[in-house]
Amino acid sequence: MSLLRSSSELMAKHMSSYPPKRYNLSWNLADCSFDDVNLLATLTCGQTFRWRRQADGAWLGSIGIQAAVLWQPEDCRDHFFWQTFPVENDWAIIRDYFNLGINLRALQRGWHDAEQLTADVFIQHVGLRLLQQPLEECLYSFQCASCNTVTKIERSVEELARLYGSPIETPWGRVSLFPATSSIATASEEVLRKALWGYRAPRLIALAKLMQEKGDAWLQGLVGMPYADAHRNLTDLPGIGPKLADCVCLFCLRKWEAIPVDTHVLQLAQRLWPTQNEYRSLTPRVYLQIADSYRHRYGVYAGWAQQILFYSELHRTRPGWIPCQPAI
DNA sequence: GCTTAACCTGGACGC
DNA sequence: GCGTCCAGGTTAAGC
Repeated sequence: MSLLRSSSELMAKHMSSYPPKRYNLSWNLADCSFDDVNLLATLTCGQTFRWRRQADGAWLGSIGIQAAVLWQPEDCRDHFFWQTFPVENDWAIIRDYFNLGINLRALQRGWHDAEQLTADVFIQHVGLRLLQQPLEECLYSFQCASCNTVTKIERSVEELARLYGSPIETPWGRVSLFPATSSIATASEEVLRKALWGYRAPRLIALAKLMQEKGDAWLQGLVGMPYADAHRNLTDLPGIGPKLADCVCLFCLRKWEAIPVDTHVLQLAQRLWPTQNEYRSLTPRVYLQIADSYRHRYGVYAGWAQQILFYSELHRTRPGWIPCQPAI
């Protein structure tokens, strides 16, 4: 259970680690004493691409039609500070975005008991939470992930927002909201190709045009569907395969059993559980077997566990890797 | 049902 | 400085 607090008493409690001052900005405090939140791990684990850490440690980004700034003291996992723009103090958007109703500590105790091999990973990356992202942003952003690197995905998505998104002013500077479907549908393929989207540019525009035809209700309808139905509807879209469909299911549709199987997740499963077959390539059958191996071990919230393991694997295979470079 | 090639491009790496 | 390889996938053709 996480609580919104803004009382002077709580502020005073945390004065030793008070966030940076900016003009007349008034911070709010999210006190999560009963659970864990790790902003660094949560915002850089590969589930979202547009949060940037500023020189003073504040995270600047957007959630839907709001810009937001977040700040958390070093090595602190029980509270963070936040503010939203242009509508200030929008607690609901922060609470929902971080899924603060999910008791992560309880989940981690369950995973610890279920699979001793990975118990240390969950302790090491405590507080990595899955986000509930806006549907359109998640759907279009992950179209860029095909045969790409995390660094380039971040730059590509940022360019898309800068070119076609609405700007919001904050004390840290301008933040571009993620573009609406209508803006992407009418975007220039040539411009997008130069904005690092390459051969993915026509796919992105085609998908946006199709989503315009289907209407907002179609996408929102996925929220109420069971995981299998939502996944099947998504893979029927052009340019959306099983992996991207699972990303959308997990990162914005709250289908916690979804397991996006990529090369890292495949290698991790083969290393952790060597009894698994030595797969040569990620065929649909192998994809399902690997995903089921995670679901079998970690249960209905397997997607949360998988993302923490994925984050750990990124750090293991890329020592010194620093995602989300600070803005200059 | 599996394998393979094509699709872009920037960064890492070896020389 | 230059060449080569690789990266969070999807799709279609060939077997």
